[in-house]
Amino acid sequence: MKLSKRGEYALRSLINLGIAAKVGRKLVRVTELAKAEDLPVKFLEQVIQQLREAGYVESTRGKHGGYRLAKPADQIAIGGIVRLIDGPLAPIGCVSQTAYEPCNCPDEDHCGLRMLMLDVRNAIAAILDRYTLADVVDVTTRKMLRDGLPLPFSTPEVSAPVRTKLPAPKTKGAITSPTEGVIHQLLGDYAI
Amino acid sequence: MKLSKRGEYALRSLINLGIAAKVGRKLVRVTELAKAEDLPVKFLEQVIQQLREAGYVESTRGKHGGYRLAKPADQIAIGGIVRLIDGPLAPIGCVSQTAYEPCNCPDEDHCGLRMLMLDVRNAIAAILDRYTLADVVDVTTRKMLRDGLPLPFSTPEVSAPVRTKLPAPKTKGAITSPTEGVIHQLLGDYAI
DNA sequence: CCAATCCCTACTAATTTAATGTAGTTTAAT
DNA sequence: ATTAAACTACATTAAATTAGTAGGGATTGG
Repeated sequence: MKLSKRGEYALRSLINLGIAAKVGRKLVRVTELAKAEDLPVKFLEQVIQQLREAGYVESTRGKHGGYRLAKPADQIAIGGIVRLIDGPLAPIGCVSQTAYEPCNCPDEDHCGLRMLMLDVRNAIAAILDRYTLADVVDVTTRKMLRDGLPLPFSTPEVSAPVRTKLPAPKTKGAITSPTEGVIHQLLGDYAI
Repeated sequence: MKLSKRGEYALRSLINLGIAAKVGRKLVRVTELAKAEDLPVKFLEQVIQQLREAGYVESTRGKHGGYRLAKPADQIAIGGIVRLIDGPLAPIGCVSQTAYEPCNCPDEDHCGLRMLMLDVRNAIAAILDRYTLADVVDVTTRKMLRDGLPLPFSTPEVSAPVRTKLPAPKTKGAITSPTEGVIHQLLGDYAI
């Protein structure tokens, strides 16, 4: 049930790029992304390259180059990222919705393991396919601002500490109930 | 987010041992377990050995020996089996309840990835720690009986086709809501 | 030009996975 | 007691995956 380091690094970097976008930062260098989370630079380059090929990020080359999100963070579902890097969410191929593979059990329709793992798969997908990068970025920045911490990737020479706007309740249409998790609660609780 | 073959084989075998117990079968040989799901015998032996060391199954050695569950199926939580074979349920060490490990992120309290993965971890655990082997066995045998299929590991020479009793609604106390999954629905629906 | 930066390919060391192989030990049945 | 079926233990291995490292090449700004 594990997320690989590649997957972890990809998500951390995209979250940071999301924060950067929110803060008005145009481009972020790989070395900055690596430093922010203490990741091996050359390895991270590969991961981000993969994200670029998949259309999650765009790059500007040459001096003063760097990366940015290729689309708005609220159009990037977490599930897609995880699937790209780590493969299907399903614990077992015969319950995958995006990469089904038959298992070697004699009768899938009467396989208890399959039914159980289908539940697990759906529980995971209910979270990762519902939440977007914007949700995770929101929760992160909100918590940091509450605790008086500076947001990373701010460009102090460009503008004031950037009061990220925290606008009208962005409850994009009453979430149906992602099992009432931490993220869900924090997104709902504007007094945090 | 994957279940290893070891884990899969362990679960398949335990489910089969649960069916065997229900059907009145005293012992099941490894070769039978392997044949039932078409698994490599010698590899399965190792897996079952691990289950024995952990107290999930007991063995009788020698001629006419074999394996049986070491305790009632309703006292075996699926989560424990998965943890034994495949390690923590959590996708990332810093959200594991049973095997916490700090991650290398600069500040766990403000880590969006961590909050997200905590939700995922809890969603998985809500299923795997709530359901027992008995639940999975129940669902499996019920479906098979409904479709007129014979239960495996019946001992035809001992008794009649064994009408497994399907007793009083075994709703061991109104399940709180494991996300309304397949298993949950099938356990609730006695007309299946 | 030159330095910073992204881009690309290859390589590798360690670990995990999924077995297979060989050689026992134990026990029930004859 | 013998024997055969079954479990037990330990060693080995081949392939895949993981988590990097290394070394440039291409592109752009100054």
